[in-house]
Amino acid sequence: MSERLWHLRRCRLFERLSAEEIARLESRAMVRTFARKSPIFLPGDHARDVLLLASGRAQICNLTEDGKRAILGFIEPGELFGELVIVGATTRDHFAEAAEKSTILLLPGDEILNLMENHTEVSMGITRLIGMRRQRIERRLKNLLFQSNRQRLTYLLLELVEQYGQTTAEGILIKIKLSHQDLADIIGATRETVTVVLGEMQNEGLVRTGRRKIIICALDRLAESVHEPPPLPKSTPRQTPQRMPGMMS
Amino acid sequence: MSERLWHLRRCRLFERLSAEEIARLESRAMVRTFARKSPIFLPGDHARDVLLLASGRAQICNLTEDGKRAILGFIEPGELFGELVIVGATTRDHFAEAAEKSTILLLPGDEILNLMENHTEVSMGITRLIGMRRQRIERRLKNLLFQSNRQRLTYLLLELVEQYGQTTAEGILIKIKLSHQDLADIIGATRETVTVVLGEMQNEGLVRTGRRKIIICALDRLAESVHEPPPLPKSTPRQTPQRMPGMMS
DNA sequence: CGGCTTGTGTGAATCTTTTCACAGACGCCA
DNA sequence: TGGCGTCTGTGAAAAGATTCACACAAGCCG
Repeated sequence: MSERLWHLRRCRLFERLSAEEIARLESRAMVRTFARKSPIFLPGDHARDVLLLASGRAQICNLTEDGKRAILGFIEPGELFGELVIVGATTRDHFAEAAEKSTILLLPGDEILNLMENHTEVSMGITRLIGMRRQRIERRLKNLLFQSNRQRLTYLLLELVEQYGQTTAEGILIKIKLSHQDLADIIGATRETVTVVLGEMQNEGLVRTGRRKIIICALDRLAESVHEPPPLPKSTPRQTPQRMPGMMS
Repeated sequence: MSERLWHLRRCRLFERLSAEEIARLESRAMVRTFARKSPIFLPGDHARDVLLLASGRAQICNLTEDGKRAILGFIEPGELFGELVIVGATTRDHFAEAAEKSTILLLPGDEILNLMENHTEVSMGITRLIGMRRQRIERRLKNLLFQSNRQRLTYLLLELVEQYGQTTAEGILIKIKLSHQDLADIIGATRETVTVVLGEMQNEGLVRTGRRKIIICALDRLAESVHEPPPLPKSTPRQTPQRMPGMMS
């Protein structure tokens, strides 16, 4: 079985396609691999394909005129991105880069559109994807407006717990390596500020940090400090009752 | 003809429904009117309906714990909002309020879902709606991260020109009444800061301002100052040719 | 018309954040 | 194992925003 087909089959969105439909999609798909830190697409690029991350990790960023980088989100294996071509975006808004060595499937947008016309569940899946990401980005926006850097960082940590948190003996480990610079790029602050705020939090016993490592020791107190109910680590129990083995480990 | 039906017919999204489909939708729709400044829904409310603004204007806001208000966007007549129930949101994230006396149609989410299953164009229309709003919010996020208040305000003005700009003898008039406080609530700044920045811009001949009125005098220079190409005023040509008399003198 | 509410203009004091300039520490890999 | 690039920690000075406290102007409505 071709590599392309294998990756397509792993994507829940396409699981109910007929054999010939998936064959057709496969025949029009392309696989590409990207080294760590290499660009996947650039703002202004002509956009025709929807991308499916097969392995690795990708980041969606924005580059400001003066060379700063704002991280808008991460893409994990099995996730689609660049999906806004479906709603008519003909050019990329963002900068996508491989955070690690990644392999990616390029799926022609028109093909996806076809599938959407014939398969309600594909259509709804895509819509839901776009909608969920919108919710996430709206939440982020609200957590940045009017908030101090300390608060922003707190919200970010809570969000990371939800997405990447893993409960361990020492507390909740955030299973994604992020430097202070990365954190700063997400909340729109400077690296130094992140360093001192994390330091404060550490002194207060809220977190423990190491080189590109964060452990939340007191989730409840952290959440309280911004009047939020503490998120469930490793939550977002995907609404599907049965779980695909091996997806999103 | 019932008021409900009349409003539904005006909405492009539904124009290709059959007579009985639209009758059915109508029979399950409700009309409500809201006074200026009254809440349409609150964060945490149980969400079941998609809303269609028939007339007036609505704002989507976020209230912070300490009582501040962040404006996420405006809804104009003919636009749907609260549409995220379609992707499974069972509770409202935001606070929606009538910026002016408004009348609104409540459309049950399950009904819309039904239509989406049977009508590709409804499905795609909704998806596109959600996607366009996501693009807008992402653009906003990037224009806020790392930017000074002056830059944020500049981006906001450019955005307003695009959405509400009308070319006049004196320059480009922004056809929506916003106080300095409103502007501040959009960019996440204080009222005073907005006042002084607008004052500076006025001194530099970029804009002229009056009470809840803004005219852009030098769009090109304004756009240059943040390295953006100037937007076309009065773009997104509203598909409704007829306008209610007496609105927004 | 007079009184009231809402919106705008301004300045001084204060707080937060950035900027800049280093120092040391950790890890990877040759 | 040593070396070097990436990360993290820190402090002083400067820039940028907020806060607070008013003054005044413009519309609205009785």
